[in-house]
Amino acid sequence: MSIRTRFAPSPTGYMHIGNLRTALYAYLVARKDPEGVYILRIEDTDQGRLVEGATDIIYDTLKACGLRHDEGPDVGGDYGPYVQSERVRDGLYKDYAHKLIRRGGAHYCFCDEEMLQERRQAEGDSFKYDDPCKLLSVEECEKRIAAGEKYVIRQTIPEGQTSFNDEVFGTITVDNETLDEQVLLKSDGFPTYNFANVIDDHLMGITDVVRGMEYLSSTPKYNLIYEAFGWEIPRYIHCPPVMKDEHSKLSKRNGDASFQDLVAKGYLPEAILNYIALLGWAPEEDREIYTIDELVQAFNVRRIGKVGAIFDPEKLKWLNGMWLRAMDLDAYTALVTPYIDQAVKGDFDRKKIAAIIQQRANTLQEIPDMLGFLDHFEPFDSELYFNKKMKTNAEVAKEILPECLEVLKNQEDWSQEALHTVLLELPKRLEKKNGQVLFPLRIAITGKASTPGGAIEIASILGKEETLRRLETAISRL
RNA sequence: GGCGCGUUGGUGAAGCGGCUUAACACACCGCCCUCUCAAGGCGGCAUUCACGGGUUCGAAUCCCGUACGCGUCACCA
Repeated sequence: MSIRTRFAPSPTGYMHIGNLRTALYAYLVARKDPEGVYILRIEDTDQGRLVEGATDIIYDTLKACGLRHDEGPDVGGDYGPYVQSERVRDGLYKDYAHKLIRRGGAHYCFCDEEMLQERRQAEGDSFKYDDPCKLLSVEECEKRIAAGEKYVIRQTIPEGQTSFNDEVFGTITVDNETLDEQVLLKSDGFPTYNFANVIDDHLMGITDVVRGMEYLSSTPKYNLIYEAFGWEIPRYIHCPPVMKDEHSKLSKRNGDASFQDLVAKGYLPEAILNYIALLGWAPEEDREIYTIDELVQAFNVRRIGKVGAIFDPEKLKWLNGMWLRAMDLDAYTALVTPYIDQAVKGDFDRKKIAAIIQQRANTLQEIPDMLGFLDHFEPFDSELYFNKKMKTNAEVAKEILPECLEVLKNQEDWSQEALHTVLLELPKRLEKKNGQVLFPLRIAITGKASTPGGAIEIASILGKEETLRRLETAISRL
């Protein structure tokens, strides 16, 4: 039987990093099987928490990440509908809840919600509801329902122990006494998450349930439902959370970056995905850079850790830089041109600019700050010419710069290669070190202590006219 | 509080009883390369695996306890 996994988010806002990682792992598990199927299901049974546009964010994010789903609300499939609220409308959960009652896995409950709240409050953390309604006969319950009484359907927990295997955590056993007789069908006729999730996973043929480890404690209850229906229990892969620090996980409430925030800050989706894959999972080989297809090959649920991993923005930055640097120059140029344009209005060759920043920028956002000197050439302190290692200072500059000007004036070919040739002859002729010529020249035409790229690269970008203008200006100020 | 799960450097982590005087990567610190800044190269950075017992000729690796952390105990998902 081929593997079927699902990503089942609630459309409640932004796509969070932890969520996205769960989506990724579920995708990888499915794709590992050539016949595997990856499903998107929207869990919107909590009508109160729905957020406008949230579903689109989910689609957009999955698309941007290359996590293509085979079945889902937007692409269809044989197991639809893929939106829970539509399934509610079909009466599906209600039918199954009643079926479960007949199979002894659930019972009607007429207890007052407020009374329960009060008791919970009064008895504190140790409160566990022993529902008297489960003693009621089905006939009596149906009579009361027919008379218009409000009811919910609660799970009936049998005596004994429940044990299950998790691919990450191993075998887990609990006493059924510790399990709560949770509500399955609310009085408004909607299923609770716990119920809808189980029904849908089964009906959609999910073989491998990939989800956060916050569900680990409720899994025995889910399994009891599977068993009551006589259904096959899926394989479980519970993933530890992605943490902000050692105490709390990444969340919007903490103001932590969402996927779209990171993209806006200039991170590549590929790099983000690559990074989060490594949070809580370690490949067998000693390697860090993976495309999504390579992750599919390398992935193995047995190497998922049991401990929450702290999200390290620094390492993401580094990884993003690696991805950026590995890009083809034309593609990179197309990608960064909008960022270059933010800082540079002048008519300089974008591709040449892209080439010098590609080796230096780790995020796209930092690009504009690196390029201010291209449009702006301001008077600067001649102290800038001083560099101990280069053995240069204003005096050296005074001697060297006119020589540079002379050479450059007569230079027609302004390509980097040509400039390189001609400018490296100069120190040889003057019996200087390369740095004693090129360092002052770079300072003279940029006015900055540090720049992305050296004198030759920058002169080539500035062009002959602008380079000579700046050089003459700099000489006159010495 | 009950139950469940976990604990290897600042961070991600490898490790599955001897090959470990604990890989690798980020960060950090040096040096090299170099026209600055990056990138790249080289080297340094846990005598120690939360703590305490035990098992064993031998333990980060197995067992028990303690501490700490996280999760869960909703008509939320």
